Amino acid sequence: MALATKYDPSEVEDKWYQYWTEHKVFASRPDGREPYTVVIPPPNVTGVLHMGHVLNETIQDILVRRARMEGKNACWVPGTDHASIATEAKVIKRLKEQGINKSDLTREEFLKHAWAWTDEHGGIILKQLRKLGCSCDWDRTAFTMDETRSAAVIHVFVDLYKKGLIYRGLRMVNWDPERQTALSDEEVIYHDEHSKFYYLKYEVVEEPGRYAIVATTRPETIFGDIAVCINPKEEKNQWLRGKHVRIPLVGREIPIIEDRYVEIGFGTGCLKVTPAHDVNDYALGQKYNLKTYDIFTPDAHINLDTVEPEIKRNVAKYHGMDRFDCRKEIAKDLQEAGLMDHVEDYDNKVGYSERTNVPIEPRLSLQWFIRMQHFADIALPPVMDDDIKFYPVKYKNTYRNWLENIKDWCISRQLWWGHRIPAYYDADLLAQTGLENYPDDKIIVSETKPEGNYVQDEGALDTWFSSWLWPISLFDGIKNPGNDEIKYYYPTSDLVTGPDIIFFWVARMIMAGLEYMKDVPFRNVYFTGIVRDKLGRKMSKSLGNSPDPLDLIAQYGADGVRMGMMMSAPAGNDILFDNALCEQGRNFNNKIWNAFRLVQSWEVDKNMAQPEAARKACEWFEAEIQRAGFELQDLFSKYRLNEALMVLYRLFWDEFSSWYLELVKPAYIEGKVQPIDAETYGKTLGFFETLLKMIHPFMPFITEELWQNLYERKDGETIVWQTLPHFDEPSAAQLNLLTTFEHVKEVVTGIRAVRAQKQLSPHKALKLQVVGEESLQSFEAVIQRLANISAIEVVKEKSGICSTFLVGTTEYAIPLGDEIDTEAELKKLESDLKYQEGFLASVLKKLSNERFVNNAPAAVVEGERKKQADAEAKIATLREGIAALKKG
RNA sequence: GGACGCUUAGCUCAGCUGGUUCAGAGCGUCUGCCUUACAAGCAGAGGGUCGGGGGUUCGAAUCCCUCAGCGUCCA
Repeated sequence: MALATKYDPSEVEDKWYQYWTEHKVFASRPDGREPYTVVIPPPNVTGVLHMGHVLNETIQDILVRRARMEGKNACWVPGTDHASIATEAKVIKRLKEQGINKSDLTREEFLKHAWAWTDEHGGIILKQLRKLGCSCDWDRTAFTMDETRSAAVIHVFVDLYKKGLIYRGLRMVNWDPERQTALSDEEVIYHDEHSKFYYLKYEVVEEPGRYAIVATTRPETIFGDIAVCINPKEEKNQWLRGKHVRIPLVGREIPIIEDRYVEIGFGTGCLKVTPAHDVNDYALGQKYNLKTYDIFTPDAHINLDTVEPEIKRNVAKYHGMDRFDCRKEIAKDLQEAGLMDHVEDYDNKVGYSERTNVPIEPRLSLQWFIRMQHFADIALPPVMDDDIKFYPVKYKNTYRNWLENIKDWCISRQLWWGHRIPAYYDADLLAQTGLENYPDDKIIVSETKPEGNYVQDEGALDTWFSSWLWPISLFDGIKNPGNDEIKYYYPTSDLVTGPDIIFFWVARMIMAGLEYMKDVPFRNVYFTGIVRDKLGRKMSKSLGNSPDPLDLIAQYGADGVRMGMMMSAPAGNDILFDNALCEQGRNFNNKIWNAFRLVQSWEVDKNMAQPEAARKACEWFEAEIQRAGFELQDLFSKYRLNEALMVLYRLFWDEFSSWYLELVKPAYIEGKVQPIDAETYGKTLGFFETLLKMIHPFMPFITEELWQNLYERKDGETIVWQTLPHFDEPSAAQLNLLTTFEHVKEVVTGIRAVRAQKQLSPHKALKLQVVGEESLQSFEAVIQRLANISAIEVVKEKSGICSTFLVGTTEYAIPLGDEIDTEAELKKLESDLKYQEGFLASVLKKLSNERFVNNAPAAVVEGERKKQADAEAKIATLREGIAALKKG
């Protein structure tokens, strides 16, 4: 068949993915083989494929395909995550577009809309993964809110509650005023911000006309002030001890309290205390038993219904104002009332909601928490002891640091989309006490709704509370412990994820694994870097610097994109993505394609004897594959996938295409391609097949296409199921052969360089003289074939005017007669000589140093002596050459 | 403020326990080639003294100290 000179992935990739799907080649069932399990970090149902996914999923696919080809029972389980906050936001937005407010709907009505949205969008990203070539067992596709996963979540909540590891409590939490829900500490992102320090004047009640100056970044919270705190050791504020001050504008009289917490020398030393709106103030409030005024609504507008009626009258104009509008207004009013001492610029950190990107409001609220100390205790040792290995290893530190400073995990969210908390309250009792005062011992926590008049807790669970069970719940190991699947697939092998979710997810999976399976959830964690653009900027929608992966795939093919992504992606390092990398991937595909075109064009002559050059080539390339295969095993064991890819790139391009194929390629004589002998042809197909198998995990599509065409294949056969041979370390004889061949290449390169310098056509056959002894005798055929040399002769002295070069200490000469440019040749030799003399001098300097000779290991000294001898030999040769040229 | 990491060719990165597999790779650059597998290609070439300074050592990109710059995580 005539094949196009350019490889077109679009014709190939969809065809083979469909074939794989039809034949269910990625399906896995427990059997007698060694399992290799990977669970996908479930992408959000709201998500569409972005470059981060491409990186992450490509790495997983490479690992999974490689394991499968090593004969393991590879199982990659796909799925998605319900992403409570993000999904709820999307659904609310869509409803709004339809003119519906969430508040107009019942919980049940809202959930119907949410499921509809999920059914519509939830599968998009999984379809896109197929485009990338991901070899997931699609029959296992799971969702964090499907039946099995939900049952596991509810079961675990009940179980932990019964173990006393889950409790309900009124705490200062991170409140997202946009979505109006609590968040965990991990969902808050801190940004540096240029803000202002406002210096407010609090008049001292006992000394009218004198003021305590209080510095704050949040003047809008003065309605909730309940005290001003000074450090008892701070001299300048001694005069305030035991006195009272009046909150400016507000008028409430509040006491001066004293606590060492206030940092001496920072600001004015007077700290306003607003226990309902600041974590540290809350602690002070607890310590001194202070009253709290919660002056914000859930959406962070000023609410003065909670303060004293007479105070409210004073400041009624602020009621209902947005927190930031109020800040401006208060600042202005203070200024006008002469109660603002001054304002300074100030840089501080402000917490933002990870999901909605609005500033977090610390808020006192009743939530459910997990006692984390227990989990930290069980989850630390396996990582420290390397039962779980992190790549790169530096994340062990990060992990330890977090676990050693663990705080309780707020798991309840004021959302509807998610797993509803299985806590039930007696309706009558609840009506009497209200939620906050409802007695804990009357709460029923149960997997099923209790009989009678009970109402269920309104909250939903943090999405990560379901994700942390993922490696277990995917195999139904929570509700159905000890089943065949969980016994076979757990613990999983490798987890591939970003370091940004090391706490959110990785650490918590380890906790859940140890709690429920008494074993770690995975053996290795590969942390990817962040995909940035080539200028090092994070890819973001607002910058518009993130290419759409599907466009890239259309342009370069999935194989090309995968390779582009993997070219520069050492574990944990950020990757600076550039389309040029995909282009390189595409070019590599094209190279493989054309090598195939060459090989399949050959005609075999069964009676033809194998030429010597081809015989040598086969012997050498076999060793070359062995070396690369062995190296690959080592690199995979260290998760150095980009280096593994580079090994393959060079193996195929440089060694196989540029050297091997050029060597065995039949000659072209008088307008006709000559046939190839059967021996060489068979070997070449075998090499090609091995190379395809080695490359397959990185570039699944083209390798399948060519593997299918290399030999006759039956329907249902696939490269996916082929096993890679295990490569032993190359033998001494092979290493020796490889080294020798490198010398051969140097000779060939030397001859080609002479051609290039002298502008000699590659078609013009040249003679080669070896001066002195020939150490590459058995490779003469190879050299002749590759460098178009008509004859090689070993001579005592080279004849006449030659162009010469050195390989090792052997001099090679190409007699050129009058074609030589003596001047240029002299110049080259003289510069070589200068270099060698300098080198020799440095070696001699070392050797004349007694301390070196006495202290360095014998082998090193011996090495230096060898260098000396070699350099001297080369210098002698060069000098002769120069003399000969000058004479001629 | 605390912890960790990074700084090697124009770019992206390898260089483990200090000594020719120690200065490497890929890309890019330059020169010549449309040589019937491939111009998405072939052949050849140039390019860094390893962030600055100091120290240990016979010997340092590699170990130690220090300064500078960058980055990440935590407060």
